[in-house]
Amino acid sequence: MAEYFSMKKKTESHRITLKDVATHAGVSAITVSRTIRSPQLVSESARKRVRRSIDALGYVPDAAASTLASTRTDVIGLLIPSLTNSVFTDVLRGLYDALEGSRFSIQIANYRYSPETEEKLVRTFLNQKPAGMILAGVDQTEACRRLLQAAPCPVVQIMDSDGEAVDSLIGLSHFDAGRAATGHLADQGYRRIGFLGARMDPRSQRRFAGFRSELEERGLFDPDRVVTTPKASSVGLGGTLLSDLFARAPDTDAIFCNNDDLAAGVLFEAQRRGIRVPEDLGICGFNDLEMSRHLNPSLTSVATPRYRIGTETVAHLMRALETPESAERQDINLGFEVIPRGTTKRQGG
Amino acid sequence: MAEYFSMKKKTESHRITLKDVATHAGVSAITVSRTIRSPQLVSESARKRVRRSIDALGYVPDAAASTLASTRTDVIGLLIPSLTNSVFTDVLRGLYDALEGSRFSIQIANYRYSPETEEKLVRTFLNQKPAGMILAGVDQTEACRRLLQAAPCPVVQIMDSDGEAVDSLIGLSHFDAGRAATGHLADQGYRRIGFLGARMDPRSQRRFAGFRSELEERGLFDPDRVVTTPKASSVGLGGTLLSDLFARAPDTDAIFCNNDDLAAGVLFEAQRRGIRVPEDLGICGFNDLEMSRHLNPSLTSVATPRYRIGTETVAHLMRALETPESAERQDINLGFEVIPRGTTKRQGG
DNA sequence: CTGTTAGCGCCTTCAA
DNA sequence: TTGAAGGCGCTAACAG
Repeated sequence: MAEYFSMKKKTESHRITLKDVATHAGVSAITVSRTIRSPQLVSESARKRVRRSIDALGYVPDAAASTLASTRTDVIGLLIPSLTNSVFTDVLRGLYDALEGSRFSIQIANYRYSPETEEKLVRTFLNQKPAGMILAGVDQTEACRRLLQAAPCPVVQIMDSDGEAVDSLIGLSHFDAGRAATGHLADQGYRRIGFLGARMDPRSQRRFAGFRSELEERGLFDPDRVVTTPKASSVGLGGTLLSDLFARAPDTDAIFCNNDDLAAGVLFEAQRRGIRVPEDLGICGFNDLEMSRHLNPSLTSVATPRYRIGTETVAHLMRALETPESAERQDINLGFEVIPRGTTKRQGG
Repeated sequence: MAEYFSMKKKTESHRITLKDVATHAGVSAITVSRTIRSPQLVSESARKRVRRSIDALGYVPDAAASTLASTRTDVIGLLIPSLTNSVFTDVLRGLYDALEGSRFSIQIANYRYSPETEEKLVRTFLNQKPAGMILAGVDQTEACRRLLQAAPCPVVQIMDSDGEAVDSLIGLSHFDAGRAATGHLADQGYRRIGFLGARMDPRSQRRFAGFRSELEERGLFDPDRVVTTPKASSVGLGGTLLSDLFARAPDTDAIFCNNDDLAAGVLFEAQRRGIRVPEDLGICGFNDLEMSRHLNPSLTSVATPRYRIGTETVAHLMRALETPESAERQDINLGFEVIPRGTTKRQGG
């Protein structure tokens, strides 16, 4: 790489180290280190001089050296199954917003819905001595769970609140959310309710389980009205799945969609077919994306606290990291809310 | 943090190091290091034995130690102005997909459209000795550009192809794209063409400049038909901006929207107002999101190579990193494509 | 409150 | 092709 460097101006002759600052401030290196890491252990006057020297010299600590010496990083590992899924980008925003200004940074790895890849990535991460780990859901492999169990750092599993966590769990009950959405459709008077699902990751499956459970209880469940695919969700796919569903069960009068993309696609396809929504077909999505309330008619959906999952996760990690004594396992259920809108007809309107 | 650790099973007693592997394989530590970093320098037999030992012991290199010793990381710094903007999430996917399986990882920082924050983050990153840096656009502060100029690693500026890069540039001409979209609207017969813009970051501004330039050339530019806001883009905002525009220039017959979210909002609001699209109002979006082709009518948009920007950026970095001699400045213009669809009327259709 | 001493695990340099 | 010596910059552990 030397050649590469030589192609650019090479400015730095000597990296400024702790020792440089120490000399400049007339103290020892460790005092400088302390005024950075634990200022309360350093006298007011020393602190001031050191701070001045740090500014004067433009000192910036070397993370690698610090990590090597302390067996600790400021990196939080984040394992997500997909970058495509907008659900995770909202969580990401929450995480980054909440981390803003702190010394921690996030390192993302994408395991593409493969538990084996996830396990491998956990191994890799743990070898970097992360400050914390964040994983999606509770459906890791057994080996993976054991690794995390033994990890010398807080571990948060997010998105779900059903299931058993390794350490802490922050999310919502997708089963309950599926029940609630389905119950809302039934309460609106729909009787031949279908389910459209793409990808069908563990959370989607729990939503479906909720759907099924609710309808079975009401004596309305009909497996012919369930269409799912392993393909990634998209608006276009919503239209396709609707066609599939109608081919099998043309009298379906309402649909619970796995997410809002699918639901929007269903709405658009229904419009094209001249099917009246919500009169002939009720639609309920999931996640309540920003777009959904602006569709015509506006889309009934289930609002999920994606952004808050991010911020709460950081808050929890911070607590665990700063005051270890409070670091207990925690299950935080952030809930959800069914938002009735135009795509589900109201009784007695 | 000791307390925290004690709450969990503490398994590892001794971290497996190069030396352990060396002993196991009957060679010296450096030989192990070499079979990992530059296997071609190690004899076949030694290599084999070392590899076996690595597997047997489950050795994983310590990144911090490696970085400290070599003054080099496997971390690529990525600075983006926003995590909300779906444009960047597509680029992200491209980056992560292309990086899959390589030793490099990405560290994201969000500067929230603040050049000062960006400069600070560049400083921080450069102190971590990144393997490479990726920034959005060419509108950094002067100080920031100087820092990057002197950086001992390849620097790629992405998204844009207008403007002067510090090192390499991978993107498209937003000015040309703005012109092309506007030209398309004019070619369809629209004459009172407006512009709706949210956020108005540098790239949006260049698209607007293209819009203006095209219309001025055709003698059609009317500043009253331009409505912009610093607010973040959203579907809902599209509707609001349309209302603002019609309040000022009710006879507007076509709109170039800064992006597809806005354009979708415009379409939905037009539907609510009973405005016929494309007969009374032509709409052209930007970015060609997946949803756009499924709207009714489908949305004319400008397809941008977001995913490819990600993959090409990685390809370029790899080249620069693996074969330094090829590490030349490069400007890669990935182009764009206007996709005419239902929201812009066709002549003689 | 401050300093000294010893590494952390790896890679660079030089020698064989 | 392989090895030995030394140090990257910082912090833990202990002393004072």
